[in-house]
Amino acid sequence: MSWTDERVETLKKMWAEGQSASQIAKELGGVTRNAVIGKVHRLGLSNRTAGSGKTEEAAPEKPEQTAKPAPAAKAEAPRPRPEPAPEPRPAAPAAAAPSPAPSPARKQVVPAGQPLPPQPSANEISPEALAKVGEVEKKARKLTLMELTERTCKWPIGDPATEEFWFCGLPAQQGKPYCEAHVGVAFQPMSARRDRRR
DNA sequence: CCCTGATTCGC
DNA sequence: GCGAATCAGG
Repeated sequence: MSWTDERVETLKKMWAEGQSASQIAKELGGVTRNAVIGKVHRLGLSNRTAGSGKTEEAAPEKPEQTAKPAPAAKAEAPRPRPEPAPEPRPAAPAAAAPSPAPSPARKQVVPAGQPLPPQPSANEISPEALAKVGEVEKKARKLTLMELTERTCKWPIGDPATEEFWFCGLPAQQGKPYCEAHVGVAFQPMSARRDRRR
């Protein structure tokens, strides 16, 4: 892969948006985050005011403007960085937070039993897989939404409306959002579903 | 351990 | 110019 104008543009755009080098690399494909960072530097658009940088000198920026009163500044973008650029998408089957309940007399904290994500009720899933899940969920790391990463299982466990809710959090399978056990019940090959009535 | 960006340096 | 290896911080 090479840095075509298009790819460079995507790079610039994403970098400006505060995306991390690794995210940009994944988006572009065919390059590593190192490549992205290297390019970013070569392009001269380095420092952003975000995330985890490293040794950050308190901006030793102090160009002596002795001989240059700086003419009328033009369209040169001063590299605005107001927002910390929040995560584009936490990527998680997060249970939508119910509204603050308008009615005070609402006893029912949960709108109506329904959000309960996947939880394929012992249905068309292979018994073995279900058994596995049952065991695994006892070992769940019980992560909160914010603690999830791309390598943690995002399978929701429990009722989102109660404190009894967390995410599996075990090591997720490469490229999958869930751990092995949950992948087992989440991704049923259509072929397997077919004549599962066996 | 996971992640982040920064730098170096052979190609 | 490129980017893997390495470094350094969170």
